Amino acid sequence: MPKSILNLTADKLAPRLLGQFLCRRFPNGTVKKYVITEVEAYVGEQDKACHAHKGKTKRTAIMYGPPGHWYVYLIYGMYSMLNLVCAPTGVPHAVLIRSVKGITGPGRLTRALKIDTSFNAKLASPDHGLWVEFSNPNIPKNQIAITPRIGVDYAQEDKDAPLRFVLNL
DNA sequence: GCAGTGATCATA
DNA sequence: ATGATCACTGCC
Repeated sequence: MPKSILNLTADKLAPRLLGQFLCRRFPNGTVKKYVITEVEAYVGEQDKACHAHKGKTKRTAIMYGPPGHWYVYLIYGMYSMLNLVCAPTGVPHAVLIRSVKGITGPGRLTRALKIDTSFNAKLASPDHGLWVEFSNPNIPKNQIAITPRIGVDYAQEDKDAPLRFVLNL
């Protein structure tokens, strides 16, 4: 993954991930590639919906590190959420990968791809069995729907920020 | 509509 | 140590 792309802020990176491939090498060795179809941007300490809103903690430290690493956390005791850390080191942005073609929902996605919190803080690379390939051209704007993020009603003035991006296939 | 499930963080 | 909260899903 090119560093110039990973250094983008999450709101800029998120739409560029649409149409690209989320790639997984499963424990049995088979590799599958999935078209990314739904993402959300979480844009740092000023964003009340972002976990980094309350500053650096043990959990959010990964978002402050260098871009290109996975941020994976457990929610509701059962679902792992898969995020790609981006923006320059020290700027805690991340993009939540919510859906790929054929698998809708962030919890279903990680369940289907056998992704759990052991991926947290790992580099997105084939060496770790989970990576992104930028092999498609950028998706034209008229194929991208932009909406508020899902499940962030608690985020006050940021709850309706247009930071969810969906690819219309 | 709402229960299930457990890490995380603030409060103490 | 305790308790509220939670970037969700599946079943009622």
